[in-house]
Amino acid sequence: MAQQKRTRIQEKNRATILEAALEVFSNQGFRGATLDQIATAAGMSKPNMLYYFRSKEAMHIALLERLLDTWLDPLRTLDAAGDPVEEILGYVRRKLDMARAYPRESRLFANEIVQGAPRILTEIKGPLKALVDDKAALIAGWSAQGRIAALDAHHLIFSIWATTQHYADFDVQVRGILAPKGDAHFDDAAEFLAGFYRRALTVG
Amino acid sequence: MAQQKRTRIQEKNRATILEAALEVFSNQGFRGATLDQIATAAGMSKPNMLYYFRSKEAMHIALLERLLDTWLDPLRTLDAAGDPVEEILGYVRRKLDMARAYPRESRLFANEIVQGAPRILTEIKGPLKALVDDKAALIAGWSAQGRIAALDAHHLIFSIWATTQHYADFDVQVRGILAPKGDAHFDDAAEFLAGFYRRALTVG
Amino acid sequence: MAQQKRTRIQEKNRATILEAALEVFSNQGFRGATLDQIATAAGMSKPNMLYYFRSKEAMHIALLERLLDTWLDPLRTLDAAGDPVEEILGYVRRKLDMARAYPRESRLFANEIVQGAPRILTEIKGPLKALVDDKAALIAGWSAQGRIAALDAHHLIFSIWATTQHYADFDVQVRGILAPKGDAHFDDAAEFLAGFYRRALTVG
Amino acid sequence: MAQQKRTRIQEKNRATILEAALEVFSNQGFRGATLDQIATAAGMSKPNMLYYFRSKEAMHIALLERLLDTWLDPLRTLDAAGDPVEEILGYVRRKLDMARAYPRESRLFANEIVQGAPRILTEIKGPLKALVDDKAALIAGWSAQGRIAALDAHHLIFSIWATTQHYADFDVQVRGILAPKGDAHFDDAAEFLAGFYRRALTVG
DNA sequence: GATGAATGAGTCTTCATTCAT
DNA sequence: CATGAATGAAGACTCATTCAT
Repeated sequence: MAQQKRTRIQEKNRATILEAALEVFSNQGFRGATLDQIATAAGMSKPNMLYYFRSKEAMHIALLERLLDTWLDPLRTLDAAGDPVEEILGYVRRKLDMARAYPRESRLFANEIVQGAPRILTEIKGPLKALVDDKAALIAGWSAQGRIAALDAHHLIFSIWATTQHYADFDVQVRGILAPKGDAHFDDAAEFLAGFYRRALTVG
Repeated sequence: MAQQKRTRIQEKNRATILEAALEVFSNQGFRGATLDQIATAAGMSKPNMLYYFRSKEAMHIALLERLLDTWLDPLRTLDAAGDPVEEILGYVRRKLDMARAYPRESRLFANEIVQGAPRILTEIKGPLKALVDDKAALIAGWSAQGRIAALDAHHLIFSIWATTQHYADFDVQVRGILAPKGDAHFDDAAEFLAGFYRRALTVG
Repeated sequence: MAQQKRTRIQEKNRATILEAALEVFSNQGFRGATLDQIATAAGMSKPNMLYYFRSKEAMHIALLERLLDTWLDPLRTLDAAGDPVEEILGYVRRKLDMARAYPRESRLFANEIVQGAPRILTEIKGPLKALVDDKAALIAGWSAQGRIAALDAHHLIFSIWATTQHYADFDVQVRGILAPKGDAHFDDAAEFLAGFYRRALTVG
Repeated sequence: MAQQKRTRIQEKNRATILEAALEVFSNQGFRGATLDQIATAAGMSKPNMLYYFRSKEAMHIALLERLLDTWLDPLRTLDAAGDPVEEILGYVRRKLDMARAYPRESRLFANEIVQGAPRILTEIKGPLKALVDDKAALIAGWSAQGRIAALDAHHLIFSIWATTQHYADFDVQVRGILAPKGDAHFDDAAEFLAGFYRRALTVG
């Protein structure tokens, strides 16, 4: 992976393009997005954009690579030394915060997975699975020790992903139903999830 | 909107087309799908297909309309007269069964919502919201009566949608992480969700 | 090689396109030719043209396949039972006649070979080599029997190809040098080559 | 055309570029070649390359001009004072030697002529024709004097060009047919052509 | 009802060339 | 001299839709 040296202009332009691409890809999906839209959003000519990324797909891949790196950070910080319930609740909160702060990234990811993950299946089956298996083992240990309720650790993680990312991925639906409330629903969601997971995890 | 009478052959062909369109749209998204793919999947010529549906969008809309009708059935059956916890657990189960039986429908819906629901926002803000508000009121009542834990009914419903549809929408990710298990993960999920929601709902 | 059945219109349009493509490819080479030029020459819209041939390359390949089939006919008719010198002179004449009648085909072929034959190297190393080896063996036999001069049969065949196709491939040069003569130079060439090969072949 | 004085570094860079351009043009043709390929081959940036040659076409023209100058040298040395047959055989050999030593130049020329010689038609009709006419007159004189066989001198020259350049221009075809022989075929060709032309020229 | 044929409007990508430093 | 950055113009190919039968 010999990374070429890049000038400051290059770094800036690449960042501008990725920002624009994220905006468009996350809303339209890969096929729905056009280079014209991205170029306009980036304030750049199409050929110049392709000077920085050789193809539409190259942009998409760059986005996904950058994403996976940071997307899993909340899970990585799950600490074996902490209190089990608080650790998991903390993970839920961090994950929800990310959904709130980076909804476009979440939708980019969702778009990709829903359509079969053609570009990141390898990453999923490799590093992602490894990390999940690792943390699931930790949670399963807590469960076996009776420090949290008896449950399937993998499916617990899935549930956390599902319930938190839902607020980013299905945003329009959530807003449509909760209207005319504003962004406050994220705080309500945080409160709901906190109580919800606390009860579900705590040993009766 | 004068609904034309349709012959049996017409009904059959429309059904064949919608089946093919569902297959393609759910995998590729609206923009990613091509009429060629759908026509091939339907074993029909493109112009003939367009004789039954005037445009690509008409197919999509037909699919979404049909979908919303049935997609909410599990929620409708939530019974005010039943036992609150069992009613909600039953809803979770029925929703998961639907995700298992109709993953393409779920993904079609997910694709549409993730991309801003351009074609069904009206439905969401109208009939869907009405039904959800209605059932949320029922659940909120149970909660206020202390028959289930204190929680936000709307967000409870969101969580049920999220955790169950996740197994359809994020199927490849779930399989990638749980590999090499087969379809058994749906049973595991059912068990997990049952215990999970029971604990989360039951009043301490 | 399941050949699809084609309607009369298809056959006609395919022929029209190939005729136009031959004209353009033989003059500009593969890379130099544009679909616009070919479409214009064929009196057809570009997309409609691509309805008949999926790509620019498909046209080129179709031309080359058709070409190789007929291009070697003159060599095939070399008859073991005939008089050696007359047989070879007959071959020279037929080859020159082809260069005169089908200069575009000759140039198409020349363009391809000069640029490394990326699309027909397989054909050259296979069927073409087989035929040449076969006929070279026949000629070598005549040579060994003293019925024609002692010479290398393969190189004799090369010389015949070179001297005859030269009048098609290097046409502009030939005309530029012989100007202001008209097409008469083909007759002069025929006479020259006849005498030339007769002397070169006849056993002193 | 005021010829600018050039520094040593300029001369060297121009030479490097032309060498790279020759490599690329001779393999891909003018349209098929890209400045990127040439710049890469020359180990130089594209704009810097264009500093030395204002355009792609300028490189091509420079190559062709340089080429024509040397390409005809073998013909120029045809000596009226020598023995006719030996003079012509010597010319054949020198021409074949050039095809062997400079195949890229030969293919560059072939590419240009096959495609109608748009850039050097003038040269062909001018200096080239003049030289050929001159030498053809010499050969015609020998022929008229009975010192070589009766033949058309212009077409004799064409035949020599054709048979010798064939080994450069149609190299892949020759190798494909003679495989798996190596470069030895050039020696075989030399021997064949020597015997061939000697018999064809010698007066019975 | 059904289909072969046709096309206008894109859509990604390439490329020779110019600009700015 | 040298190069990173930028682009207008073109080019191959796609696709939803329409036409004609």
